[in-house]
Amino acid sequence: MIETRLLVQFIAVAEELHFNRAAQRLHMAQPPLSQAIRRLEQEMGVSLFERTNRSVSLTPAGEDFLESAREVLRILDEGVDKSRRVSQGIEGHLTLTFINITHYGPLLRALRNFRAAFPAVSFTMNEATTQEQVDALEQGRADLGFMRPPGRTSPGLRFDAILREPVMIALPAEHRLAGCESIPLAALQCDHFVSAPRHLGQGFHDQLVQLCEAAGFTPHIAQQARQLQTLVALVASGFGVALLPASLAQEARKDVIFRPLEVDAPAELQHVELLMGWNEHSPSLIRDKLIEEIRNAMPPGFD
Amino acid sequence: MIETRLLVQFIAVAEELHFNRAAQRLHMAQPPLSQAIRRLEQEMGVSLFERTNRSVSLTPAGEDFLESAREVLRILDEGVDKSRRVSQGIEGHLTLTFINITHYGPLLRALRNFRAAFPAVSFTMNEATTQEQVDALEQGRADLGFMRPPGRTSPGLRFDAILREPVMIALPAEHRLAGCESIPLAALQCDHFVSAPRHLGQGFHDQLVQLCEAAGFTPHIAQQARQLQTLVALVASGFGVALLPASLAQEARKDVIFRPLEVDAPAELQHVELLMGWNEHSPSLIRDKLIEEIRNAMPPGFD
DNA sequence: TAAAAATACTCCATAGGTATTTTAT
DNA sequence: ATAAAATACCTATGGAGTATTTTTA
Repeated sequence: MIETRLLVQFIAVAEELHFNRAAQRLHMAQPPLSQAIRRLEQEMGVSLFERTNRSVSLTPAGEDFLESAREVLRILDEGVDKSRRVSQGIEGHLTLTFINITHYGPLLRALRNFRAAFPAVSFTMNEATTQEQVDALEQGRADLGFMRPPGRTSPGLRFDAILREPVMIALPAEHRLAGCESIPLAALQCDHFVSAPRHLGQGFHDQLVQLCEAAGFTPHIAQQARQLQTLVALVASGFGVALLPASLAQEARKDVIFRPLEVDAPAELQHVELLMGWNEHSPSLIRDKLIEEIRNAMPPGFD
Repeated sequence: MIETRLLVQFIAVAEELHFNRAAQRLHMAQPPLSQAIRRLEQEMGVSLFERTNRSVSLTPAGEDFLESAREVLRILDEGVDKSRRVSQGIEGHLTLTFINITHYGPLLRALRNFRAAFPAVSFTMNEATTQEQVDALEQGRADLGFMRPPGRTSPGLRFDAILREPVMIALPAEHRLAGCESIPLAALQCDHFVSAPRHLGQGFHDQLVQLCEAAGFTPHIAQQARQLQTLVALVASGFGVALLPASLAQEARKDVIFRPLEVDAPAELQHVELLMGWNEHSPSLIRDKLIEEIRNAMPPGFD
């Protein structure tokens, strides 16, 4: 393999066309420079210079290699500089993953601020389930994920709550209790429920079961669906009722109504959180800066 | 300056994410590899790997530099390969210069053949006077030039005649001798002549003077012009008569007629040559191959 | 306790220096 | 005779090896 030192020496001789001057420029003596160029030519198997004892000139192959050598050093320099900027958090790339939650203002505001502050940082955004995000963070395929509380996690993953919203009851518009301001959960003990499948590990299923048990009954799960939006659609179609995060009420549709929940259960069971998660074993300065930006954008009471 | 050896070592560790395996792959021991990576990190001022004693992973800056390192080695390899091909005459570039002579078949044929045989060789073609071409060849700005016999030349330049054409007399259509099949030069001793300026060194001027002296008179130069086409125009406008290469008669215009010359002078004085010239101090395999191709395309009698 | 990287030291290969010769102008 | 590159030989830096220690999972 040709060392960069040889390239620097070659460029000096090619530019000076004079071994003595080139050696001066390189702060070295002429004989070792002659030897170095000879080594280079031998290793390449190419005659780079046409030498008489009175003058030095580049062969066409040397002329050609001069461009390559300059290019190599240029790319190396730029690569080192860029790597430095990345290590300083000035430049870089972040892969973010999201569950399908689109309307959360403080998060979007934080992202906008971050882009303004770090214009040289690029983003990849992927939608994914909570469990997919946990896997991606573990395997280093993602830098920061926005998800529901994960069932199983792994050491090294860190989470911060960035949104806490109440669980509400979603009813078909024609439901017998649709007229009530708020609904005692016990009143639904004979209703069918729709829910997320347990193996998706979003915790929603468990939370539903625990809330119903606090209300004194075991829910009858009529149908499961992976996407929360799909659950809303199932409620609309009359498959049953559902317990869902309040934010889904914002996508107002006339055939589904959301009502507050009345149940004697711990506050944390009656709320659902949006978390941001990352892998502290994958150090990333810019990711940490983005986390900081998001924390600053949060309403008071989140930390 | 970061040596390529360090890049190779860095890439090995980055790919294996394991100092021992990387060292095996590099056929070296683990401790010097650890030291080398540490040196690299120090020189760059960047932490490239996140090490625990149990695992190694790339930092974002390391991830980024991995791409640069691969790119550097790739360009270096390609550069060496390309330079080898250039030295073997498979690939390359030729800068050709021409005087304004467009209608010479064998030359164009040779160029076509050459392009077919060496498709990886690119060309730059520049029109230039004979003297400009001589300068360009001396300074290495051109590889091969097609020109008239130069006045002053320089050591290292080599020339080969590729075309020999008779000198003819160009007369305005209304000239008193326009009716003659051929014209004794002595008959023009009272006419005005137009000619190329002597300092352009194309030898034309000297040739004109010598021919006239062979015919027993000294020509009266009425007007000089740099371009032979301009001389034809001057003849057409009645500024005088001219001695010109026969090939100019091909650009037939009705207001100028060309007539053979009758004079008792050596044959070489009565002909003008097209030469190809090159600098033998600038070695170029592909140029030599093109010269060979052109010689092969010449009609018999040129060598 | 075991696996893996870091540390400490030793050694030698080779890049570079000095003195000299060769060569072409 | 001189300028410039090549050759010969020497020196010493630093890259690589071996033995050992440290660390943490």
